[in-house]
Amino acid sequence: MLDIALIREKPEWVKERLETLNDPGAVERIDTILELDARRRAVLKELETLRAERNRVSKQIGRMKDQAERQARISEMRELGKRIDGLEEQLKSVEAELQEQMLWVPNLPHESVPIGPDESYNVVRETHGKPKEFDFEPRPHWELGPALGIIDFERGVKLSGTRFYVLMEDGARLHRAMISWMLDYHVRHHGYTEVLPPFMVRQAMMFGSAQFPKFRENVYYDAEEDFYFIPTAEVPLTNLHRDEILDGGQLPLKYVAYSPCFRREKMSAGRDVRGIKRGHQFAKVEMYRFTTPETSYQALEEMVRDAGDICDALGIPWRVVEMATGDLGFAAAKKYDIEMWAPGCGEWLEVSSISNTEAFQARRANIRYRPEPGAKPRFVHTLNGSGLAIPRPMIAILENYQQPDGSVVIPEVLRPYMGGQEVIRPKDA
RNA sequence: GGAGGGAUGGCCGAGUGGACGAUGGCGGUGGUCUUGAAAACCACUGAGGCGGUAACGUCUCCGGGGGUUCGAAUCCCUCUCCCUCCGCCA
Repeated sequence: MLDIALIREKPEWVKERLETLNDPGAVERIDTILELDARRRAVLKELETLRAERNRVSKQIGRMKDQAERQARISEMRELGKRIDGLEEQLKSVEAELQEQMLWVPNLPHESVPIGPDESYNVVRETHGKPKEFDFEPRPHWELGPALGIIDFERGVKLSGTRFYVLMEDGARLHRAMISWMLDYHVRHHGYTEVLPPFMVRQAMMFGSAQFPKFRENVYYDAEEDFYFIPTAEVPLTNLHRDEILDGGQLPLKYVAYSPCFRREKMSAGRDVRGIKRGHQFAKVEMYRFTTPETSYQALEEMVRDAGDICDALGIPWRVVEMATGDLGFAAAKKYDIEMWAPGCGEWLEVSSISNTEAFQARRANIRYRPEPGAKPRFVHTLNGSGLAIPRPMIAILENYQQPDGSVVIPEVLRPYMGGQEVIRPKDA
């Protein structure tokens, strides 16, 4: 959520910033919000005057001896109470409307974000490593996987339908190894604290991390228990410190969590249906930080480096893409994607998305900190980034490390997590 | 699933209709004393909205929501969560 005071004080500037986003309708909301805010304050002022009056007289009534006088005051206050009730009702409806509007306004882009209406304005900021030369035609993972007996698409579909697959044997082991290794890596080398959060959460958490109301269509929901299945560990991690006032000395807080992610993928129906690139369920290791406003952009750069270290350690070429205003998404003030090269399918795969939401989520989830003992609480800044999602780097591993005979060499860093195994070979070889 | 008991400020805990935004203790901050520290003593110490340059004023908040009342931490309804016991279960 944006700061209502900012909208009030610099509405034209806010609109200009919103104009650069790919969110038609956001600008119009600002005028609606200004109007609701003015109404809210007018009603509130009147209401408070009347409440002050009632409080004052009610205290007197308690002390009154004269019965006639007392009764007169009581009936006066009964009338006043009716007016207060009316105003309270008005206030409630205005506030609800205002809140609803505020929840639909996306975050403002940071001044450093490249301006452009869509992803074609994204900027490749840096590229690491060189695509490997193959003296044979590299095959895509959807051929390698089944040939190795480690990905079973048919049975995945049999069990759960399109966008599901089953990992078997070394595929399942590799998947598990990647999760463990990434978690360990971030804990040991980058100072994160490991967390295993709930995978189902209450609705308020979805608002807190700004998935709702905009992306409601994209999550699975258990109506009977009123649980929402997390589309990313970002949701529980954001809300970990909901309604808390943190001690400034504790910051930054750095968490890393593995979780499965559940997504209905309504927005991308028909896209990327081949292979394991986009499924309704996938595993991800997520990095998350709570920082002071002064240090959040430095933290963002560190997180890009944290995710990049994983790519480097796996020995796969990667690049950093800086998102343009039109491709920022709803909550980010600034966002980088990290992409790995996959020679088999011949594309750069988005394996990580790293955002600084500034106080956008903190305001929604009410996460504050006290800079100094006794000082007024301020909202923290929150940052999230994949470190990494599992299936796509797995694609990159299979396609980059494939051998002419169809076997796949396991990256060195993962071998200790696979009992020292060095190669995944076809079943019959 | 059944039966009972709870939820009050950073923490503990008092408060059953009116001077209570809340006694007291702990913790924290500042001070007195001291060469310094400890102890002792004194003072301060929740969050937020609105108005105001500010001092300050005012309102709201005692788990959430609703109700009764001139007036609710206190009474009623409801929801959520926690604890104890029983049953069931990976």
